Amino acid sequence: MDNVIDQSGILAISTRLQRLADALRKEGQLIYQSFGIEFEPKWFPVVYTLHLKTSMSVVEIANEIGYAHPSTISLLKELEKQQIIKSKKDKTDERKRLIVLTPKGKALVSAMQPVWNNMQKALSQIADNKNNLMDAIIEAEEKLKVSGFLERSQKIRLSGDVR
Amino acid sequence: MDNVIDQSGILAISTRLQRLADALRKEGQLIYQSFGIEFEPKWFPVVYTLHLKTSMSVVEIANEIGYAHPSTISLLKELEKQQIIKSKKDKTDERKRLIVLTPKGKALVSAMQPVWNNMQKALSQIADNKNNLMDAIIEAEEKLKVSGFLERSQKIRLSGDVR
DNA sequence: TTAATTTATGTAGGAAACTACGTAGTTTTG
DNA sequence: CAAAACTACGTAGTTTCCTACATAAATTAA
Repeated sequence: MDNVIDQSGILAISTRLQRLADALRKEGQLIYQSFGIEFEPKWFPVVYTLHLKTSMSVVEIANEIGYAHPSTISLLKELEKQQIIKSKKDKTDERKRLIVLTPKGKALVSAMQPVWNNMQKALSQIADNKNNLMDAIIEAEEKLKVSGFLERSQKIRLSGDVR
Repeated sequence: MDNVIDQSGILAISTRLQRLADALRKEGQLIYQSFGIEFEPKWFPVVYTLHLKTSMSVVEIANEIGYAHPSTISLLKELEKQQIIKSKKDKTDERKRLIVLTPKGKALVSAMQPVWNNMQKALSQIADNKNNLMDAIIEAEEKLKVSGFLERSQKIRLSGDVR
C-alpha cells in the first residue's frame, strides 16, 4: 500500500491483474531458459491441451483454452515453425485442420514435466496465502458467469443507490 | 473446471489473470458508456493519481501507477488530446514536465465519483468470495517482492527436488 | 436441390502494455 | 570545473492478446 494505485483499491483491479500476469509470464520465460528448454509461456495452453486431447481442430483448441481463434492460429503458426505441432486436413470435413503434437512436441512435453512440476511448486508458494489467488480467480469468474460487471453495475444503479 | 486449461491449474495462472483483467476492462468501458461518460478504464490510474497528488512529473506518475514510463507518456498524450490534463516545464529542472488536471479534467473527476462508487460496489460483489481476489493479488505481489518466481523455482530445484 | 444459414479457418489491423535505445539536462566526482 | 554518471523524457518497435471482416465448406430449410 505504498502508492496511489494500491490505495485506489479495487477500481484498479484490472491493472493489477494484468501487471501480475505480465510479471509471472516474464519470469516463466526465464525459468524455461534456466532449465535450458526452448519454450514460451504463451505456448503452454495449446501444448498442454494437445498433450491431453491428442488431436483437435483450430476452433476446438481456441474454445478449450479460452482464446479467440485468430490468437490460436498465430500460436499454432509459431508452434508449427518450431515443429512442435503439425496439422492435416480432416478427411470428413474439408474445412477443418486437425492439429497434433509432433514427435518433437511429445518429447518436449516429456522434457518439460520436471519444469512444470517445479513451476507448480513455486507458483503455489506465491499464490497460496490467506486468500488463494487461483481460487479467488475461479470464484470471481464464476460470479461473472452468473452476472457480468456491467449487469451488476446496472442492477446496483437501479436499486436506487445514487450515493 | 470444464476445460483443459482450468484443469491444468496454476500453471496457466498468468493466462487466467490476463483473461480476467481483459474482461473487467472491457466491461468497465461499457459501464462508463452507460453513464454517458467519455472515459477509458486505462486512463484511471493516471487520472486518479493526478486527482490526489495535483502535480507530478512523467516519471513520478509512471512510478506511482507502476507502469513503464513510455506507457505513461502515451496515456498522457491521449489525455492531453482529450484536454483532461495539461503540462508545463518545470522551472527548476528543465528536463521535467509537470502534469496537472485541467478544469475539464477536474470536472470529469467530479462527474465520475458516482460511477466509481457504483463500480466499486459491483467489483466488490465480484471479487469478494471465500477468497478475496484483491487481497489475493496483494498477498501474491508481496510474496513476489520477497522472492520472485524464478528465484523460488531455483531454490526449489536446489533443494534436491528432482521429482 | 438450390438457397440460406452456419461453421471453420484465415487475414488485417487494433489495443494496452512492454523493452531498447537516444538525447538532453542535472548532479557527482576526480 | 570539466568529465563521467545519472535522470527525465521521448521515439521506435515488440508482445500478446483482441475484433472485424472475408471466404469456403457443410448443414438446414424451402
